Amino acid sequence: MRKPTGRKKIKIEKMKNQNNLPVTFSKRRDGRFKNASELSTLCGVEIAPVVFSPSKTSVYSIGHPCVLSVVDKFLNPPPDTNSPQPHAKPYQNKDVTKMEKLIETEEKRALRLQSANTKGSYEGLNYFQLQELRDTLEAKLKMTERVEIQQKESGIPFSFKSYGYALAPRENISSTSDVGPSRSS
Amino acid sequence: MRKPTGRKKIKIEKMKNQNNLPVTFSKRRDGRFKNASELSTLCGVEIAPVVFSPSKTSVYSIGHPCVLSVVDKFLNPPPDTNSPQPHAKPYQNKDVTKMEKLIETEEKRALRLQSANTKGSYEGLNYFQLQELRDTLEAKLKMTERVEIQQKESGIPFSFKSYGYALAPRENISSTSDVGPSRSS
DNA sequence: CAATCTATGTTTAGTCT
DNA sequence: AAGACTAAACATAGATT
Repeated sequence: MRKPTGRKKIKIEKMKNQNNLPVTFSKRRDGRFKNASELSTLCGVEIAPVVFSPSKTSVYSIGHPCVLSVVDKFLNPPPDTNSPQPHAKPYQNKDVTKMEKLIETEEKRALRLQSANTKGSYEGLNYFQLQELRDTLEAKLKMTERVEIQQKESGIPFSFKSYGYALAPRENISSTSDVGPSRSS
Repeated sequence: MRKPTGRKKIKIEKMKNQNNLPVTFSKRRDGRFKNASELSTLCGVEIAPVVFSPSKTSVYSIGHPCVLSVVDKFLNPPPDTNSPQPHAKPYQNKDVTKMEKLIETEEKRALRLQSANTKGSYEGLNYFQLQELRDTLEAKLKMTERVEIQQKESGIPFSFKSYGYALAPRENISSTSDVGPSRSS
């Protein structure tokens, strides 16, 4: 004996019924994520919905191609981007600026050193690329160190500029850590 | 004389019709934003959908209470936040700090080396030293190349994997970069 | 192009398992 | 508490203005 009332109209306002809230949240959240995926697929767009749970103890998110890359681009839009709401600024920091300068210097150096082969456009690197490059930097540092020691030992001065200096990335770093019940695809 | 066919069923896949695409994008995007607002109001949750335009020249977003605060919390969750999916702990400050230190170290080294010798030449280096340096240079070039390719193709390098959720079938999306028409509330 | 109009596909509130 | 179910509410594809 059901009582199939069907979908009821509700007022869009903070739910009174705390019992239903989790259910409603879950249903609508899933619906939204599904819809987001569809939009992404249909129109071939990047998308990243992020939503906190009612208790705020967890975060749900999906992202196409992945939340962080979208967020990253959102926070660090390329210069030619249409950006009504200037929001990138708050997420810039001097550290980045400093690094950028260093990299720029290094780039020039590299160009000078290696004729034309390397065209370093490190702009637009996202966090992961940064991470990757940092690893490279570390490796390179070790290498340079080794060379330096070698030279010291053999009494031969290092005669070229630090190309061993690694190609440092530039990037949008801004925050600190990360979160939860995320999904992605 | 209309021909009111009503809503048609469509396949969730990249739209063929490039003429309708902008319209579909717009309609669905609006629908999603509205729905996001409802979810936020009904359940009293923080939410922030972010979506790039098909042309990737702009970004649309809304946020309750505002995009940046949500994104910020997403990137910097309080310690007690539930985090089922290890999401690759990105955006850690220590990364930046580490990076800075590396660069600083390298900077000093560069200065030291530079002042240590005035003329730049490989003369004086022995065979092994030359070989090592050449390897370093090659590695650097390869790295640079890799980064460039990555950026061109997708902008997402990632050695980390995305955890799937499988709400809907997903297809590939090429990305580049972007930003734009944001809203908020 | 953006707004409007159907008619129908899709979501979901409330209920029951 | 997580799923199934029903039918009304809601979203929206395609046509038209």
